[in-house]
Amino acid sequence: MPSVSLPDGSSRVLPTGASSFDLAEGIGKRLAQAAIAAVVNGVVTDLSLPLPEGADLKVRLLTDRDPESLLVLRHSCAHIMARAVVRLFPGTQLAFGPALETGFYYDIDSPTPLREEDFPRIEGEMRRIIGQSEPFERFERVTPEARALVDGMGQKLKVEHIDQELGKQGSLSFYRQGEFIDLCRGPHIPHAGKVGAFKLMSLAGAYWKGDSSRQQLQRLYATAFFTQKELDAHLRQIEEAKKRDHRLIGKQLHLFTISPLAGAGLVLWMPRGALVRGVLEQFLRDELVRTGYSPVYTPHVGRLEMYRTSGHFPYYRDAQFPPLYHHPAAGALDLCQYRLAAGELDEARERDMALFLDQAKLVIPGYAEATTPLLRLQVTENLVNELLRVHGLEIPHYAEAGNTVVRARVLLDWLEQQDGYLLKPMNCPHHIQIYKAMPRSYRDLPVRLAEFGTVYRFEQTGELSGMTRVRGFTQDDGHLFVTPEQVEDELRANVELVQFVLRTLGLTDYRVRIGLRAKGSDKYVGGSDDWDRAEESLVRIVSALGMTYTVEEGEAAFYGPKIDFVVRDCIGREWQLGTVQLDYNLPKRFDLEYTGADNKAHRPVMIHRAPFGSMERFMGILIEHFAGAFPVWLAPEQVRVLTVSEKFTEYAKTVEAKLRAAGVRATADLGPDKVGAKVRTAAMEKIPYMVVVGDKEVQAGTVTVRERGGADLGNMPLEDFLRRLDQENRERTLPKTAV
RNA sequence: GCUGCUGUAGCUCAGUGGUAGAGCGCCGCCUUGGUAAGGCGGAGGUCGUGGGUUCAACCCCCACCAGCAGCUCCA
Repeated sequence: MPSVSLPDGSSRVLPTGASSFDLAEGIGKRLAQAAIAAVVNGVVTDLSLPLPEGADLKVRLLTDRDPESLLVLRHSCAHIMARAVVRLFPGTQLAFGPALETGFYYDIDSPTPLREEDFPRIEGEMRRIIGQSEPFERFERVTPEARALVDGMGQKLKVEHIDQELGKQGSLSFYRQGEFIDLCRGPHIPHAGKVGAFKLMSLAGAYWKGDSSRQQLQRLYATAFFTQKELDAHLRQIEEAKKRDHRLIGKQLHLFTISPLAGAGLVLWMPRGALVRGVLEQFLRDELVRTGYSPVYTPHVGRLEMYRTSGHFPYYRDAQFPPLYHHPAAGALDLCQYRLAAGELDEARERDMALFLDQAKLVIPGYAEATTPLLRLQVTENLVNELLRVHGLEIPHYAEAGNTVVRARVLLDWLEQQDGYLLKPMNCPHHIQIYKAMPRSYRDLPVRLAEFGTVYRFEQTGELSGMTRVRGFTQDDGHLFVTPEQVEDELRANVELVQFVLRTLGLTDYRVRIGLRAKGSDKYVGGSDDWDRAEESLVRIVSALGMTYTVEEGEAAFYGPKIDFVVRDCIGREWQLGTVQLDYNLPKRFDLEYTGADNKAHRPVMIHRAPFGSMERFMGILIEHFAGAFPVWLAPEQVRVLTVSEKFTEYAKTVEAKLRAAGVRATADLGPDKVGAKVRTAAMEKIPYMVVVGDKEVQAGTVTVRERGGADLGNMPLEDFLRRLDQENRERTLPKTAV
């Protein structure tokens, strides 16, 4: 007989086999009707599930007011949607249909692909299903029977899933709703009638099991709530968020533009955006000088040789702009060399290679038809020979090379002599050269080099998005060269710097992610003692600073553990901004040294850090955060002077000149419009302050100040207003409410 | 890169197999008006690019480019 204790402290004993629903009914009819699911010993379960035998079960009944219920509802609604789709599109294969924070989706594979035009029909069918309020009935089958059941239903993806992953379990659960049966762990709402409101949102592609080499399915996104009112509020919120989208505001306020002619993913900062960025950069530069950084400058390109040494080339080459060579054949030979050096590949790696070669536009005659790994190497070598012949090139020792490995080596030797360049993918190798430019003693450490360094990465076309995902961006990059003993202090200082930056800008909705190495993986460089110590310090620092953080194994960079600041944007997406990373790899690769107190050579440790991350991405997030209404210290235009009529033009010009002389970014609107229109224009441009001048002001030699948002600060001498501006500037006052 | 959708004036968008429209913005004139739109007039478009079908294409078909939603990726 289950004995149950409830959240209010009371307890009850129920007959054997009683369910949470029985428990609810025992408490009250209304509760039983309102109940959605139950939390039994911390696990959300169906109301209808019999409570386990045992003493002191902790049970909490969930109603539509509990956040957990919404997930249950959405998961059930995913079933309802799948049922509707299967009815309308017979033969549809079902994959996964989980609940999300904002809704749910179901991945399907339909013989006739769905289109958005089909949404009304699907929604109509769903409404019919919900109207019938049929219960969700759970049942279990031992695995072989379960497999036979889904096989019999023709659900091939589910069969595959059982064979590959679920098969280990002894039995599997199903939910039946009328004619519709779906393999599912549950839990579910008691019956379909609980779905108060839903809406199909969008259609997208998604790979089966998230693997880009597998088939692509259709993903139907939708959302569901207990009431229409909540759904309406949700949709309204989406509309509001769209208005804050930095791509929209960036265009409206002339902050930045992206021109297809200049290049996709390459941000062009317009004067107003550039001004904001300049202020941000100065803000950080001041901070860096205060904390002992040395600003440096390095170029936008570097020799391939340097990136071969650092390992960035060719390791990340599918995400890089192509290398620059003088010799016309070098680009093609470089790709062939890359292919030859990779050797004989298994199927999965060969798929990646084929994709890469395709993207790099290298056509190797016969490659696609080659059936064995060896043949692929042979046709590649044929192409090399052809290239050498056409270009009349003789590479020393290539002809004599006895096998592919040697040929690849010889080709590489030649390529290394070709003086190729790469658009800078990272700033660190350049900074390392600065470190190496002179001998360093332990007394010089930490050496802290900082630069707003622009880097280029060839992101996939589908990834490009506004300022947040681009192909050229400027990192507020810094590299610290420290002794092992200094690591912890420097890490702490930099974590505090990121905190300071985010706090100053009012970005408080973020989490800290500590990325540690995956246990038992061999992809990491550096001694495990170093790693242990580094990982411990990261956790210690972060927890000592009282930040909310998550520790994620396997999220470390291959060269060291890291701390990322992940900020949430206005529509709930998360973006990695600031980062602090430890690196044992590059000091080794570049053979960095300093002379210790013992007069012996020691290897420094490197810390990479970027408080903003990328200026482009940070700006994008900031635009959304402030909805374009920047605080006074950042606003591209701080004050707009408005004349009541053109009679006051002269006075307005004097006011404007005085503001500018005081360092205020001000302009005057001297046009023929009425004040109302001028106010509206300035308001839409989100300018923090407007000052109105007319007869009254001219007489008294004052200005009348209006704050963004509409507050009237009244008439005052210009000096008073300047004092107010100066204070806001110095204190970096944030807007009271983000407009 | 993949799936689906989109591309018409500076911006937001309407439109039809028969030579292109609105609002806002811009320019000019009138008005000189006190806190979110005064009035009138005007200029402005190779309908994303390149092919094809057709007597005729902004519209139909194909390719490419770019954008949007999502997937995969992100040193």
